[in-house]
Amino acid sequence: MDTKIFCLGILSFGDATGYEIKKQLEGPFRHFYDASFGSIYPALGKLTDAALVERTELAQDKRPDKKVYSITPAGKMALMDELAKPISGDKVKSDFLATIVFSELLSPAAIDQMIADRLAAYDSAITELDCEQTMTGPGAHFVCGFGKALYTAARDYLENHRHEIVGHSLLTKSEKVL
Amino acid sequence: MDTKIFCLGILSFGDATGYEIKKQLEGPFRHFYDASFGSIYPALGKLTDAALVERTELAQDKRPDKKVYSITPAGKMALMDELAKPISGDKVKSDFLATIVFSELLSPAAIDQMIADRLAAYDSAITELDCEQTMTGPGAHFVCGFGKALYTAARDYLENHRHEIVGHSLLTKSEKVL
DNA sequence: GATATCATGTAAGGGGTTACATGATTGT
DNA sequence: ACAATCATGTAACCCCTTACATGATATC
Repeated sequence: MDTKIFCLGILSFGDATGYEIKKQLEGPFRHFYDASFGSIYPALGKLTDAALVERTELAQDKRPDKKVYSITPAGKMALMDELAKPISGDKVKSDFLATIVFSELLSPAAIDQMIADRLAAYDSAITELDCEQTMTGPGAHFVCGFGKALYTAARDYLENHRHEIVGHSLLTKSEKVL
Repeated sequence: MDTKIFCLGILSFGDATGYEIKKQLEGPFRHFYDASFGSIYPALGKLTDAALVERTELAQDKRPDKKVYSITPAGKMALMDELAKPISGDKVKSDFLATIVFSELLSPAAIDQMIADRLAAYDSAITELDCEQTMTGPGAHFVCGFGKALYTAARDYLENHRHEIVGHSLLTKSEKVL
């Protein structure tokens, strides 16, 4: 699922500008999907060319024109077709876990710091996902709960198993590795 | 962390060929990091150019020459520098969660199928991560346990909350959406 | 006879990010 | 004064994936 489809999905909930779509991606959604202006605006352009969305320009006082996008019937069909396809597995890229695999090369202090940072990050993610907010639809509610459950599990695991990675630094055995 | 650093990390455990590095990525690691030959071989080329790894060519009978890479002291330093940097947050791209957000556009049958597929995927991931295998070092052991904990939490959440997303399909209310 | 394993690599193309360019308004 | 919010867009670049190209050996 690329930015085009994601925009189509957001627009299926109601009309929005590119700027507003980006804002939606800054809420809880950003934990499992992200996109920058550099991909959103071109995506909306292509969707317009393909007549999957329609653009209405609203002139504004002392601001650039607002371009409000609406999904077209053809766009809704394209979205439904896409959603019906078999779903590809999640793509995760975790520099944190990679760093842990190679953590023998880190000082115990650096490892402790990394773990502390992570625990704090999990806590703030959990707080952020506590969303009885203006979340669009039951799907969004489920997704927030899902995210919270995962971050909580991650937090717990890290707290209960941190001892496995601290105390294995090769740097404790000899100051100089090289 | 890109493929170059990841290769450097793998090579810090011992010499390996590009082919062997790829194989490591097919085990439990692939749940949080992935790379194809199309990125591994060029990465090894650049690392060699930068003298961060050394290449030894081994002629083989009736097989292409094997190219065994070893990390150099400079490579080890580059790796350590990289690992010491503040770690960027995980990047997750979940088509599954995105689909759930937009699941009102799916038929109840399609939603059920999606959930069943997911539960099966979680189960096989959990089995796969059950690794007292030849995992390199304590870090890898931690990471496997971490992955297992997350997939288990995901599985449990999905099973306990699936009712929240089934039964909201707009398609149950009217056959034709358009 | 087909598929998997071993083993390397390249080229085209895809999809994205970052940084830049512009500019008024509102809040600290 | 300075930063943030609103609002759009482009261009350069990055990194990766997919598919291709090659080819022997072993297994089903």
